[in-house]
Amino acid sequence: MTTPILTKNQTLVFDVLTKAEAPLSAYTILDKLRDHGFRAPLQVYRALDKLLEYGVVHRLESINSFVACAHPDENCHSHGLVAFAICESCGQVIEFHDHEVDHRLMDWLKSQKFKAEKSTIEIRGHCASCAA
Amino acid sequence: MTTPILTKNQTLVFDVLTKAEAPLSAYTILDKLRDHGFRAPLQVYRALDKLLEYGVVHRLESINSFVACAHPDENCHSHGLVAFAICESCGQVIEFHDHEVDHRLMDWLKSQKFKAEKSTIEIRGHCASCAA
DNA sequence: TCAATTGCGTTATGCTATAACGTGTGCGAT
DNA sequence: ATCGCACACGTTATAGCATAACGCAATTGA
Ligand SMILES: [Zn+2]
Ligand SMILES: [Zn+2]
Ligand SMILES: [Zn+2]
Ligand SMILES: [Zn+2]
Repeated sequence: MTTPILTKNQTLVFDVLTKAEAPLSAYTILDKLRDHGFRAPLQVYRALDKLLEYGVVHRLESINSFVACAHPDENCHSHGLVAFAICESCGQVIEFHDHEVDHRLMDWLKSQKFKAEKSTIEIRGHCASCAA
Repeated sequence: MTTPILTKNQTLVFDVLTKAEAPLSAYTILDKLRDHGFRAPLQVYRALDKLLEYGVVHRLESINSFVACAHPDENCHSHGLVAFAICESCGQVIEFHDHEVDHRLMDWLKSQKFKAEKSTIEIRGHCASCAA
């Protein structure tokens, strides 16, 4: 899927996420955009829904936050799982893909006749800089 | 770690989860326990915190719900990741462990000098019975 | 021009989780 | 024995995350 032109609100939200150095919650995004006319959570959530649909933003389920995709060009997401390492100290997120993990998980799911649709792989811990 | 004797509230919450056929949210558990004297969310959350600590209950981050451990005897959780396949139609959860996935992920994290502490692997989709 | 679609703004509401306070009980150390 | 401590518990209030429902405006395409 090729990403359509973003609307004004989508662009604002996407820019905030792109400039952020850590994942942001929807309400944090809202606060950062009040000067640009944002008044209500729905304005953020509606933009996020589209950005998620286009695959340019990821949702981190374990911390209720959102992050810009680190690999927007490789359209890796269409044929593989995405995994995240999240530093609980500095917030930094490393996004990565591993086909071997994919295949292993998919094989297992197939053996259970389970039809996978969405996946969440998130590891929380401490990054190299923050580890004691 | 061996599981201590459960307190009254912990037992009530654990029993509800054990009898449930699908993951339950904390507030759903609260409703099911009102007849037993539960009045406030904290009573549920405090019991859940302990049950999670003892490893007899798992939290499903992607659906904000809790489920009893499917393998309470094999103390597999101490040395390996846990993964879940969650049916979005009937709610059934399949809990599984795969050392190859573990090792692959851990190797990658190690190569990044990332110190893993907690992991979330959840696949949503449709189980064999519910797939069209 | 008309209908359908999509984005947008607003208000209200619902769901999820924790803070902060106080009570009571069991149990080991003095 | 009683003091101190840890822990479970109960309650009220609050914080944080997400969506329902309404109406309007701009766009598109027949
Ligand atoms: Zn990505
Ligand atoms: Zn860090
Ligand atoms: Zn388990
Ligand atoms: Zn099912």
